[in-house]
Amino acid sequence: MPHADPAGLIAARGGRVTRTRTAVLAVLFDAGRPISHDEVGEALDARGVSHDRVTLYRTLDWLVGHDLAHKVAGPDRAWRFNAAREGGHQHAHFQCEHCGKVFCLESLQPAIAATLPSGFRLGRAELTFHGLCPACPGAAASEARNPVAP
Amino acid sequence: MPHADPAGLIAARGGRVTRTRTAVLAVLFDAGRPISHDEVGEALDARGVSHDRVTLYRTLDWLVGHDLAHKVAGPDRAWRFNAAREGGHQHAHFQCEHCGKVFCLESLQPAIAATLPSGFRLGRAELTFHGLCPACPGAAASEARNPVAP
DNA sequence: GCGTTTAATGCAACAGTGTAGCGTTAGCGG
DNA sequence: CCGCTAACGCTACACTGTTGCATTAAACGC
Repeated sequence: MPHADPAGLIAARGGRVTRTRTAVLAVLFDAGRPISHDEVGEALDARGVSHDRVTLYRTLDWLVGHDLAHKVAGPDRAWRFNAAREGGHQHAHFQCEHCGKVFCLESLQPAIAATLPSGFRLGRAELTFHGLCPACPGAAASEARNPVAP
Repeated sequence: MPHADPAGLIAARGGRVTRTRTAVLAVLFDAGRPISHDEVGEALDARGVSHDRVTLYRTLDWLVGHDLAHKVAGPDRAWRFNAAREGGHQHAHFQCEHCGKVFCLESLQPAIAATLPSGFRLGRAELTFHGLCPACPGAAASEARNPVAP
């Protein structure tokens, strides 16, 4: 089975199985990476599913609130959403500085041997890499400025 | 010497030394942590420095463009700015989920033994922790949900 | 299948963050 | 002091995300 069925997951959370919800969740599953509200809208258009901007926000929030999706801050001031995976959200992200897309790096299990200063209580760690994705041009100019970090 | 002098740094970059620029840079130095555009504005008010909203954006962008400040995405969809330190930006951040403040964890030198998939070209890595800062109440509820990440 | 309940939708209007255009001001060099 | 132009500050705008409310339709009982 490629992906869990959206309708079943939604029903299992006690929510009504609506056209928008199932379509949005299916879009998130298919995307496989965090996508913006706008990209979800385009994908819905492509599938011929009508959608209101506000309803889309509410649908995405509902999915997040019911642990079916995650919400991550993007490079521009827009949220990105991706389908939740069982076993938490333990992977790093890669943000392309050229096209703005965000990729999940599932394979990456960085050894973060970090000890927080006293007083800070850790909820969750987020590791994000910035650079250029395989699909984007070399753009030596923007690359030369920051040789490499840690 | 507590902090480098803003006017000198600005002049060294070939920029005009104006009231707003020096004041903004001084504010960033004093803050010691990434602060929002709005917080900068309040600090300017407190110092009796008049400021226009747009000018503030442009000033901050100028500072970022001339390596005098860094720009990091905040939990809400607003940028945070902090004064640049020599030797790059090699530290992690901590975002409080309660008060929204962002702290720099200078002492933290996480061992990120990460190997990116082929095709991805790394520019810079960003490690952010989310949780509760020392100043915020325990709020056991919001803490219990996510035991700990990586 | 039909009606009832109410969650979910869709519309309109709004709030906050960030940007573009442009005339005016003031920093710097002569 | 004068001129040039970077920087300012004002207006207007674009985009992301939110709130309120009337309408629609999913689930449930009959």
